[in-house]
Amino acid sequence: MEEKLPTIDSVFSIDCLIFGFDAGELKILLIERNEDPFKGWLALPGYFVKQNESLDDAADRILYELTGLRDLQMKQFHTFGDVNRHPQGRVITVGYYALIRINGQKDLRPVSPYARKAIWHSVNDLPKLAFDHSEIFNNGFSKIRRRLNYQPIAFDLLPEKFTLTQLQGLYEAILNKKLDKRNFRKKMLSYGFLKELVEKQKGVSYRAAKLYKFDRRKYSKIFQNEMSV
Amino acid sequence: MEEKLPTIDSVFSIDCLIFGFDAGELKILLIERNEDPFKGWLALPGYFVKQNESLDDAADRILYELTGLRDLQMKQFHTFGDVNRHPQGRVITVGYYALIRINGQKDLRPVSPYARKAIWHSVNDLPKLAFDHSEIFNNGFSKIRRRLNYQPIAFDLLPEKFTLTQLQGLYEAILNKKLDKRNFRKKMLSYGFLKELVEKQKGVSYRAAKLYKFDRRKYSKIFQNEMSV
DNA sequence: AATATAAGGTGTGAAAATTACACCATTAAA
DNA sequence: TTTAATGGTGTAATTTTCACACCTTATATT
Repeated sequence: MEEKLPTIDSVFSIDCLIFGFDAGELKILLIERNEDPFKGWLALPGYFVKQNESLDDAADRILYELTGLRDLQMKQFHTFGDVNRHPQGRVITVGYYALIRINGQKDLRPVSPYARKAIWHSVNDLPKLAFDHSEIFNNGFSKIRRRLNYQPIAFDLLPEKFTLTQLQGLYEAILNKKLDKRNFRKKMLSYGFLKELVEKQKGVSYRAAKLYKFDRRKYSKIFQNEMSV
Repeated sequence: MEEKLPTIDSVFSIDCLIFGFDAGELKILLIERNEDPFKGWLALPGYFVKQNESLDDAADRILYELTGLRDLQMKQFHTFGDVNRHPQGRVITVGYYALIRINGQKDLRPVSPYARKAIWHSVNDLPKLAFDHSEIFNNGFSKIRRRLNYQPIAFDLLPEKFTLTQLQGLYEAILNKKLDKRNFRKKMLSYGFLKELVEKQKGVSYRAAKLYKFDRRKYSKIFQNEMSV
């Protein structure tokens, strides 16, 4: 455990909290580290920011290099700066998050050698992560949970066309509690930003449900009005 | 304008957004810079983080050195990392905020020579600030405005004992809109965390108002319950 | 003493939002 | 045809929000 590691001067890094939703479960994107420190451990995708790139650009690049995912429109949620949070020296890290559709992003292929592989892991039985990444996860997850109440972030996790039951299952997974079906539907539809499609669910062995789309244009109108009050 | 300044390697800094409330106006704490770049400009109190101090510790130290204020319990709100935000090199800055009582903190005395003086300035007619500090201000102010709706941050700005009219004036100053007196009082009192005092306002030339205290213990109870749902 | 000034303090009814709650309908598979 | 699984729907009670106006009290002024 007391190996000699090179020390580094003060630098900053990015760590990414990428949420996905699959089979009724909320998942988080992790990498298996391929270099010391914490070689072999699971960690959030994260790495150092380069001298001449903005934080936002760095977040995109780093996530791509470690997982193969691109263009996610991540947002910052907190910056972690304890003196000893990194064993090699002073590293301040900025936490970024995004919520995405897992399907269609199936091929997780680290481009850089720093990650051996990238995997989706349920948020419910996370092992201890490298560095202070468990703490970073908890901090980000609780912020997203709160944000769910006033921003339509859930739709980013679902396929473009989804049923109300899927949407409800997602809310329940994030909030970790049961919701009432009738009240949930009434409320969601009352917002007016869901577009009901003619199309129905296929391939299920029970009555097929209506499909809906999130209508970003309608949402913007509603949201803008709210903002200007 | 094209003076030669020393360049610096990548470092991080803290900038502080300190709000106060006085004479019915919301104010922000600014310093007049005493060194290049932006010598003579108004700026948020901010400086570089040392190698061996946490971000939170750095925020406390820096604010003290530049303004003489201490022990404010600031909280982080955003990190700014554009490549060219600082003319001397790559500087990532973490924004911290606090809301405080102006009275009793009257003596603003910069300890470090980097600030010529520190002043309270109304948030309403801010001049252009040094660096990207205007942007940092806007970002932080809008977050605090939103936070006002679900956290009792306003009480930190008032004297320990205050009247409901003062409290309402503060909400109106932060939200920048008029509120209905009866509804405001009803709602505030319904929360149950205001303690009505026997004492009344003094030295006013009209009917003296009842004084209230914010009861942090009662608030914690209520807040904890909400959290655990 | 009377009056003016300035803010303190209070209640009600309408509308909207939230909550609790149970059963029949539809589809595909067995 | 039966079973299993989910889809889909309404109402009444409660709580919250919102709009709205007048009398009271303390001091300063004449």
